[in-house]
Amino acid sequence: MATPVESAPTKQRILDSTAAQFMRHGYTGTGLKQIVAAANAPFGSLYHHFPGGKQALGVEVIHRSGAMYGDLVMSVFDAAPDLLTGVHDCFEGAAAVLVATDYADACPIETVALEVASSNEPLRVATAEVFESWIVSASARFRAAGLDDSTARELAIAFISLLEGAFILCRASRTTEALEAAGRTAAVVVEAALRDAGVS
Amino acid sequence: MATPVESAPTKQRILDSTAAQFMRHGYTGTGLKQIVAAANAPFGSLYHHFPGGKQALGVEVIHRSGAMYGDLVMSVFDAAPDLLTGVHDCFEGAAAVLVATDYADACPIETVALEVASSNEPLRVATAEVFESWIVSASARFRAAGLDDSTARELAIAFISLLEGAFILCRASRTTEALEAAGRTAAVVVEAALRDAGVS
DNA sequence: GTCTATACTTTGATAGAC
DNA sequence: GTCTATCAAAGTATAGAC
Repeated sequence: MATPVESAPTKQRILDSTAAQFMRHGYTGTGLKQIVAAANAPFGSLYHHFPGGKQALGVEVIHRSGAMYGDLVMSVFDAAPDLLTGVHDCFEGAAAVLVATDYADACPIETVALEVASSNEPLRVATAEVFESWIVSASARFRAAGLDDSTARELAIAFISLLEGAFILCRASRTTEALEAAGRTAAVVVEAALRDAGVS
Repeated sequence: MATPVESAPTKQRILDSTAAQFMRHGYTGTGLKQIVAAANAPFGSLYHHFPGGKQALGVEVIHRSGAMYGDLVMSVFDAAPDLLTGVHDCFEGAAAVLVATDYADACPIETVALEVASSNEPLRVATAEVFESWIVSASARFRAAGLDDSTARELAIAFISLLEGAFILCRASRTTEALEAAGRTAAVVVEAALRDAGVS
């Protein structure tokens, strides 16, 4: 995902390169020239595959990266023996990736989401769609554990908020303290909800 | 804070203008020409007051905005009758500001923090210092309520993470749902901690 | 579809008159 | 301290040969 594969088609290399740079430098901080350079693609190919220019490329990358990251998180839940362990593993896994990438790879769309929220409506909508899809996916996990719809959705939002917020603190401080604290907090909240619902 | 006062000194108008634009468009998305234009200041004045250029201006704005926002949050705690109400009021007040500013004014440094985390070390350090000062301030409130040091710090980090993460979801979706969910979650966690400590 | 060259705009930054 | 003019570089986007 971070390193474009040499043999992949040009369009895919451009998408991968853009996704990697958005995560590190954001939307306005990533130049089209840097994108094609890292993708080993000629400049003209970018506008051939994305006639809509930087904005169209951005929308596609947000949807793509968002879907991939959502799948990644859901696979962590799948691999865990129970919900509580799954929640814990998400934060622990995120911290491990952060350390392994020198605090560069956190959420693939949060930086872009904040940058475009008040200045680029198509991109803002794209990030909103991704976040909503994550909320829906996570809610399904909480419902499957026996929680009612509104509790499940509220927990899903709290789970994602804790993860995204901790990412900011961790990348700024270059420590994993926030993800550890947020992970324990998420576990406490989920455990309390399960207890209240009588399914624990 | 958002609208530079006409009568304020030039340097202060530049700082206010920069703070307002950083919140909406981020660091790379804010041009120096836009800053002086919104500040009603000539271009040369910027480099007269900030010989270090955009980066030096950015560092000063981060520290200034960070201190002001930290004070604002602490004043909400001061005005509340108890800790739990204070926590609740922070999320409710943040949601009100978000709606009043058309989902533009959330945290003054989170967008910049993510943008510069992997590309501009002096700015990254500035954002880290601000976040740490907030953690220390919030921890003091939790300790004052009777919690031990490590619990207080963990709750402070969770509190800030929930707030920052919810800001992202709210600005992207243009709804206050996430701040409401995160606020209720924060209250649940703090209440549980107080109960566990036997001070509730 | 691939690739090069270039147009046009905006960026951060500087020089120097007042 | 204020203000204007200008620089070199980087930004997005386009034209057109191959």
